[in-house]
Parts: sequence; C-alpha cells; structure tokens
Amino acid sequence: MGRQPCCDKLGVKRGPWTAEEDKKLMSFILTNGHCCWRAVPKLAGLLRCGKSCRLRWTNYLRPDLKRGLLTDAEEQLVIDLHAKLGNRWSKIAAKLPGRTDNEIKNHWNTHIKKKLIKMGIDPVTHEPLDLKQASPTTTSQSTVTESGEATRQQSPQLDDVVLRDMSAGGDSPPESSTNTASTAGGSSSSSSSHYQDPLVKWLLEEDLPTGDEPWLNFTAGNDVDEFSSIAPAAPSLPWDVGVTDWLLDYQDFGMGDSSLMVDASLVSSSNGSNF
DNA sequence: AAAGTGTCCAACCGCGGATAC
DNA sequence: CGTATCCGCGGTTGGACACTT
Repeated sequence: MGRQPCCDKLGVKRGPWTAEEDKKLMSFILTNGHCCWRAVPKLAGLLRCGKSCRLRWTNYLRPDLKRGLLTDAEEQLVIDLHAKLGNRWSKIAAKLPGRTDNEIKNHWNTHIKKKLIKMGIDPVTHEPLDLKQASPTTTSQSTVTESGEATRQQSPQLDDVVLRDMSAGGDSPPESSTNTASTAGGSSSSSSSHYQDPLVKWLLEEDLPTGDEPWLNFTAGNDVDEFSSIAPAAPSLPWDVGVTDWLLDYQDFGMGDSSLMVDASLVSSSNGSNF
C-alpha cells in the first residue's frame, strides 16, 4: 500500500549528530522516556525525524551500551547464534548485553565474515565451503563436519537458550541455517571448551534484559542511578568517552541530577581499563 | 608528502509486523 | 475488515580515517 516516508524531508536534519543534538535527545529521554518516537524530536526541540532519534538512542546514546571491539567470547557467541538464527541481528544482540544489532551486524560484515571465509567456512550456512555442495539438507540435530568433529550436540545449553528465546518471542525457527560450526571464529579456542568462558556461561544461565530497561518508561521522578544496576554484564559503566565528555559537563544543560554526574565521573575513571 | 586503496561504522532507506482507527 | 500509522528490523551507503604505495 505504499508507505509514507517517516517524516517530510523538508526541515528535517540528516547526517551525523552533533554533541548538542545528543544532549537534547539524551536529556529528553532520561527525563521523559520515549512514549512515542514520532513525538520525541518535536518535544526535545530537535530537527530530526523520530526514526533518526530512535536510531541514535539505541545505537549510541543508550546508557547500557558497551563500546569497543567485541571480545573473543562475544564474537564466538555471535557466530554460534548466527548459525542458529541467521541474520536476525536484533535477536543476536539481545543475547549480548550492551551490544547493538547494528554493531554486531557491522562486526559480522567486516570481521567475522572474512574470518570464516578465510577458514573455509561459509558465513551463511556455517558449513565448510568445500563440503557445501555435497551436504544434503539437514535437520537441526545434524552433524557438522568441519574438521570432522564439530557437532550440534556440543552446545545443548545454547540450543536451549536460543529455543527458549525464540519460542517466547513467537519466532519461527531459522530457515535452513541449521548447522553450527562451533569452532569457526575462535581460531585458538577448542571446539569443546569455548562455553567454558565465563561470559558465555553467564549468558547461558541468565535471562538478559529484554526491553524492560527503566528509561523506557522514564519519568522525571526516576533516579538515574538505576542505570548502574540494570546491566549485570557490564560491571564497568558503558559510557563512551565521546559521550561522557559532555556528560562531565552536564550542569550546562540543566539536567541537574547529581547521581548521573557520579556515574559519568566513574566512567571517566574506568574507561582506561575497558579497552 | 601525496595519491590511491582499504576498512570501519554511523546513519539512512525501505520493508514487514503490530496496532489503532 | 480494510486502511493508516508507528515501530523495529535488516540491508545498504557514504564519509572519515588508516594504511599502503
């Protein structure tokens, strides 16, 4: 039926966000939440469309975001989840606290994909490239013959997590990407031990934040300090240096919440250990 | 030092699902 | 029940930066 553009392009700013715009958006959402993205730019005094605001918030400004490269464990988890879920980046991102679908998608396309190809693994099917044509359509329990030893049965726990998540979300099972080349990304990790990683183990055991983050329904009465308790996998606060720079100067735009100032200063002292 | 090439990633586009009317 | 609107997702683009020649 031909969708309308999300906003009339006239008078709507596009391109990179300025620090000033970030401040406005951040301040508005932390104060009011985002009841309706379409209304956000107007109420926040931004010349952006709601879509752009949502994107900026979810991919860059959200307080629980980690920055920096994915760790080996995260990368391995992405590979495994991709083998099961395909290009459902948002689902994959939901299993990696502090990571966005965009970030994972970018990392996949620029790093992991190449790495897998280099290792002779098809990044789409996760099957060995040379055996791809020979292998018949398989079920989710089939054996993967990468190096002749990686099998689906290696990761029953992850299967459970993913399946639980998928059934909870009402998703149909992934199309034919049924095989897992568990050793694909971690060139140095053994195929049977990468779930020994504490992060992966934690991911398998814990239910992750699924959109119940406090700022989703933020009101002026909420204490911003809540942020420090909602991201168990991010012990050090996740603010990016670029973001915290202006946060350290937060008084300037009238937020006036001292707890946030504390968080920002904590970040400034912990950033060095993150990267 | 300059030009060419490659890489990264923030942001945009367009589509589909959900929901309101 | 059909249409309109909104939100979220995945694919893609393009600018900035890094690296190589």
